Amino acid sequence: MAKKVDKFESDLLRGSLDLMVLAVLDQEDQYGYVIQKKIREASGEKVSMSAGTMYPLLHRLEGEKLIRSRWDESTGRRRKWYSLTAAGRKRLKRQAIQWNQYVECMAGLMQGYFTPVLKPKPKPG
Amino acid sequence: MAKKVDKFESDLLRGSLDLMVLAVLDQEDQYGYVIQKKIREASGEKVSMSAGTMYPLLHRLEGEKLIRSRWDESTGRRRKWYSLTAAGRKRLKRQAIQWNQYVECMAGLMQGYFTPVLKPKPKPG
DNA sequence: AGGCGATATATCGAGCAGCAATATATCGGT
DNA sequence: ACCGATATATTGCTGCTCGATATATCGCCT
Repeated sequence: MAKKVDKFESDLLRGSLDLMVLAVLDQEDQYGYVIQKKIREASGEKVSMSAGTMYPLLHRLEGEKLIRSRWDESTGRRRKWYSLTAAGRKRLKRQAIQWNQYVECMAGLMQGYFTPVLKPKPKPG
Repeated sequence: MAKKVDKFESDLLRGSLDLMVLAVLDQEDQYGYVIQKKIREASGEKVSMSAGTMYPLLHRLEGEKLIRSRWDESTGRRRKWYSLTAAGRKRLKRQAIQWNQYVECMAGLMQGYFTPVLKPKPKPG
C-alpha cells in the first residue's frame, strides 16, 4: 500500500495560507489550480488546501487588492491568472516578518514551558 | 503615550493555542486566569487570548480528557485548577512535534518562493 | 464513440474556533 | 461606597476550511 503522509490540520493552516499563496505569486504569475498544486507538492503533500478553500481565498485577496486577475481563454481551458499588486508585495513582506516573529515567540514560550527547542537563546540585555 | 504592541492575529493562534495551554500545564497545575496571564506575559503581550476563548478552550480540552479539573473554593475566589492527564502529556508531545514540523515546512516553502530564511538547506539528494 | 481521470473554476452548507460583550461574584485599595 | 483586578461562564457574531456538488474541457485508452 501507498505510504500515508498525514496532512497538517486545517487550524495550523489558518494563519499562513495567505502567506503561502502570496509567496507563490511573488515568484511568478500563476492560476489557482497550479498555486494549489505547487504548495501541495513543495510541502511533500502535507499542505493541501481544497479547491473550496483555494478559490474563495483568491477572491478574498483580490477583493483586498493584494492580487489582480485576468482570464486566459486562448486555450480550451479557462484559466484565471493572478499577479501580485504593489500592496500585495508589501503585505507579503509584512506577513512573512510576522510569521517569523510568531515562530520565534512560540519557540520562546515552548522552551520555557516544555522543551529546549531550536536555538539556545542568547542572554537578553 | 504607552508603547503600542500589536498582537498576533487570531488566525495565527488557531493552530497553537491548545499547544501553549498544554505546555503551561505541563510545567505545573494552574487555573484559567493564570494560564491566560502567563501566556500573555511570556509572549510580551503579543499573544493574548480573551476569556471567551480561554474558558471554552479549557472545557474542550477537558472534554477530550487531555486535562482534568478540580474546584478550589477554600479561598473566597472560586478557582478551577487544571492538570494534564497522561493523554494530555502525550498529546502535548505529538502537537509540539507537529508544530516544529509545520514551521520547518513553512521555512522550506518560503525560502523557495520568497526569501532565503533561516538555515541554508543542504542540497537534496 | 464512449468513458474516465486530470485539469480548471465556482459555490454551498456545515462545523468550528476566536472575539467582544455580557453576566455574576469576590477582593483590596481609596 | 466605589472601582479595578481577579475569576469563571455563556452568547451571538464572524470568518475560514472543508467536503460535496456543479460545470466544462482535454487527453488517453479501449
